Amino acid sequence: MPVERVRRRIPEATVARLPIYLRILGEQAADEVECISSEGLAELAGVNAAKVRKDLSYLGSYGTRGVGYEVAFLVYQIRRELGLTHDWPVVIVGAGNLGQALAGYNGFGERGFPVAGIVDIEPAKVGSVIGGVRVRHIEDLQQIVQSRRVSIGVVATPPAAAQDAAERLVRAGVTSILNFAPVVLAVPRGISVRKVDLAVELQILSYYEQRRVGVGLQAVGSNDSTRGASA
Amino acid sequence: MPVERVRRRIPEATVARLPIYLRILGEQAADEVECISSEGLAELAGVNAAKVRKDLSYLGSYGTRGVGYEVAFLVYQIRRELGLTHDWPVVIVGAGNLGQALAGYNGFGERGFPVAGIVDIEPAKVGSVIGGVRVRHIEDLQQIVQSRRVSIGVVATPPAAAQDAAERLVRAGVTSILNFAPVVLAVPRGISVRKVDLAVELQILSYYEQRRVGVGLQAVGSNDSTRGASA
DNA sequence: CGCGCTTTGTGAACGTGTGCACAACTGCAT
DNA sequence: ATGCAGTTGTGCACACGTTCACAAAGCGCG
Repeated sequence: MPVERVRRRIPEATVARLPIYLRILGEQAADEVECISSEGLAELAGVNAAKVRKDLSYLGSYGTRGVGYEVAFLVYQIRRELGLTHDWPVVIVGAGNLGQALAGYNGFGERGFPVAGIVDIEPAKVGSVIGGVRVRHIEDLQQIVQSRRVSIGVVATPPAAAQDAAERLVRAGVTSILNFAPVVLAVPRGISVRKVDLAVELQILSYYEQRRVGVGLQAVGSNDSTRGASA
Repeated sequence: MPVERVRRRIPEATVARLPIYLRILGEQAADEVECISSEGLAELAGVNAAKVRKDLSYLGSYGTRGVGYEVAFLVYQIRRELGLTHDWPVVIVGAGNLGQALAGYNGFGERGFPVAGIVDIEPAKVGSVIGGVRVRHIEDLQQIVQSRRVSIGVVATPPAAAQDAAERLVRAGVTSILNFAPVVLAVPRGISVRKVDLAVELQILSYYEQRRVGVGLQAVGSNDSTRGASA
């Protein structure tokens, strides 16, 4: 019988940092660095060394005391844990400004998230080719999701259309959504949603910028990325 | 003499939610809703009602027991607290795919963050007009920042150029940076940095997507936006 | 005017995340 | 072999964030 692997639950905060470690380790590997200490990785990631060790300990005891972590092995383990051993095709809803930029951004495909399709509700936008992908009508969404086995959808529509886009994605079979529209999406239980809201980011900066006046410089936390995926 | 307002420190997690409340309250005001309960606001924001009350209590006791919060007044108070009583012009570094999309996105200006300028290091890109703003050479950065009193910079360069872009922004006098490049920026103490990394977001979704298989659906936290601005 | 309904504001308990400090362990030099 | 310098893995204490639960307080009606 197969060894039933007990899936350790990894804290959300750690999950959010693993991709950072992964990118840095990839760069180190490209520079032919074979081994790295928690201290070294911490410096490059801009975090505390103890945090790095604790984060990595959730994956298992993959370091060597007195030496550090083998870069290539760690890359493999993190990729496995994040589910990056295979590609995750994504579908983009909304071929406006942002949707086009996303589709044209090669970084997606390079990092394992090829754009399986981009759709828009506006017939005028259908047919043009962005980043090698032809814009199709939103009615084709289901067909794209099912034929290409897409489980991640990107909402890049105007705010008013975002909820509808999300519902269409869910109906088509998508189970994770990355939402760029400044809207709180209502989704069924079990669907993961992460939000990227540029205006919110700027407003947060504004808060600290405003406080700066007359208060002097203060530390205001580190640059982690702790944001839950709702379900 | 002026009443010396003691600046209460607002928790980071709350600061990250205030912009959400603000947007929802604005929508409610547009719908001519005059009063809203913590329950109602919580539902629209997708959070717990107690959290809404605690968050708002950091601003002061602006609710009326038995009634709720006056929408217009709350909008005013949140805007004041976030420093949104005046515009914050931003400068974008990098006129590539993303930089152009950002410059062309009207949402920035509408929400109080007009694009004061966009610069690129590539002379070939200089001169074209995006979203009504002419692309200028990066050498003009300091002049733009100082003449337009810019304190927020946006890094939209390729990863290899991001650290240089950040250093130029800091030298030019910018004190807050919104970084879209997949790089950990090193900045002097006192400079706030927030990062938006699309690949990281997708990788986090990938993690939960992968876990989904065979484990069944599970709740994995709410969709808050707790990410510190480093200093 | 007082009573009951509603909703706020917050103390307290709980849960999550962080960072220190150190024992356990590795590898190397002698 | 033995010792030493280096680094991991983790127990523990503390800080931060969330949620519950309820007293305090406003509102409207009879």
